[in-house]
Amino acid sequence: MICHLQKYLKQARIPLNPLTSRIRFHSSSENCSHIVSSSPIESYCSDGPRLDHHQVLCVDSPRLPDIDVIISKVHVGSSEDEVFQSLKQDHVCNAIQPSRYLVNKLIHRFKDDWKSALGIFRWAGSCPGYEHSSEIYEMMVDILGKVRQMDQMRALLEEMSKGHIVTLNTIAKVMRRFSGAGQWEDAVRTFDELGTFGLEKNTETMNLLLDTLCKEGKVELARSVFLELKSCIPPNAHTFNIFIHGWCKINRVDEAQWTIQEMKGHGCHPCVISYSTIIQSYCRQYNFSKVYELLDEMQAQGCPPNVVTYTTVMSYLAKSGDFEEAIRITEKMKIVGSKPDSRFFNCLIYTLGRASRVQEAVYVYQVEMPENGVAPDTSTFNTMITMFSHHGHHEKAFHVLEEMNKLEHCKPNVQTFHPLLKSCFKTGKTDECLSQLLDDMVNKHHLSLDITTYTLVIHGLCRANKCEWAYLLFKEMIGHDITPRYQTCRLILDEVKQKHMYDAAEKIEAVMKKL
DNA sequence: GCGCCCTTAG
Repeated sequence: MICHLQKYLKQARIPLNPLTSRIRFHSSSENCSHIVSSSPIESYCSDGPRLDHHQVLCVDSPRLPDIDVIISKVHVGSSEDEVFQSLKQDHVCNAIQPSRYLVNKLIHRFKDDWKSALGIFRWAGSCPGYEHSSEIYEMMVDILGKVRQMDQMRALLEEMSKGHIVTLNTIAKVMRRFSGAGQWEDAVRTFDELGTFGLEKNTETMNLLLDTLCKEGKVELARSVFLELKSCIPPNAHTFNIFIHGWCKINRVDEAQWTIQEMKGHGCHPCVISYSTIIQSYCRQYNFSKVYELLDEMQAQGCPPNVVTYTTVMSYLAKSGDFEEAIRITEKMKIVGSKPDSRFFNCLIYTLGRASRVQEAVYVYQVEMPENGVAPDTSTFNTMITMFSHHGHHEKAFHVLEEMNKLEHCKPNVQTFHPLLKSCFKTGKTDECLSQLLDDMVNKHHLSLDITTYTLVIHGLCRANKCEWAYLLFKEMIGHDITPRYQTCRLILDEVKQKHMYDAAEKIEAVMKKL
């Protein structure tokens, strides 16, 4: 295996992405799924040898890309300073001159592991001849904000301010993260301090602040901020649409309707976005008579619905179970001459599938989409796969996956595989077919198995009387710090007891105690 | 149901 690897390196001059990422995944909190038990046997011997590869790669391979050299020095669970020190004190890393491209890729790679990201960020920042761009600072600000490291985030903003590289985008990220963390005063303060960052308090930045507050449901706070600002900063249609969305989000459609009047009072015209937002709100209440009323009003106001409006209505009609009415939306669309897009088609395919009109769904996919110049996306394929699986056309579902694999731009995600995994269990193909799918997920598409996938597969295997394999996956799941559901533990516990696997039973019970 | 992406809407 090792020899083969070196040969590969020398001959192909191709970075060892699949392998190195697997190695990385082994110790990463972000994605640790390389030892997925495609088969029980494989799982037993998955650890030791790979670490040897690791060493071989780092020591013997001069062509190992810089990014992988650095990744190999970053150990999960270390503090940002430990990461920083391990990079700083490593002579191989120190020979690397970081570029913004490299740092960008690294930070992106560790976007779910803020300590590693920050350690790398600090290391790169300390390298002579290198300076972080605003964009990289902003990524780091976002990463820190996401994990609520608000003081660290604030410190970065301060650094940026000193370097005069704060942009509107930085402010947007900082305000959104403050709002998201419930620190609304800090979001407002960031706006107040715009001048110190060399930026202006104007309609655009005010809208940004109002939007961050409204998106977090703090519409009333946004209102009071607005009332204070509006004498100096003129609102635009945008401003009111933000409020309409805010009110709708917290289910206060009356206030949203009232905002329409208010915007007219300010000489701003309600637009298709204003109405579509309110329509969605009525959709959520399944109040379709109001929806139709508003659709008519839009026409009357010279503001006809567009593809977004229609897709919204269609999707909620389908959700309400009224598939026929949902499909009829297509005709309304055709009459108005609104141009369909991929999200519209995905919704239509889904609806036709739910209405058991599979042939028509296939027709939309095969004929109407190409005719309208709309390319399928991951969601289209996922919808087709779900539909075929649901209607028992399992081989067709797998065929769609193959079609998808041929396309470069359209990669499968975890959702793509769920119906296919279910198909395996339904058709009893719980051997090669299932292991192949899991192997493809992890090793071909570098997807990490999430709680849903583990649950689905473990339950399926238990029902298929394959609890040894299920138990391997169960252990793997625990190893990846994914907490199993109570039901999953219960099910697998009963199964292993029946098979007299008392060791396993004990371990499962230990896990359950911690739930 | 939740988190992700993005953030004037699906």
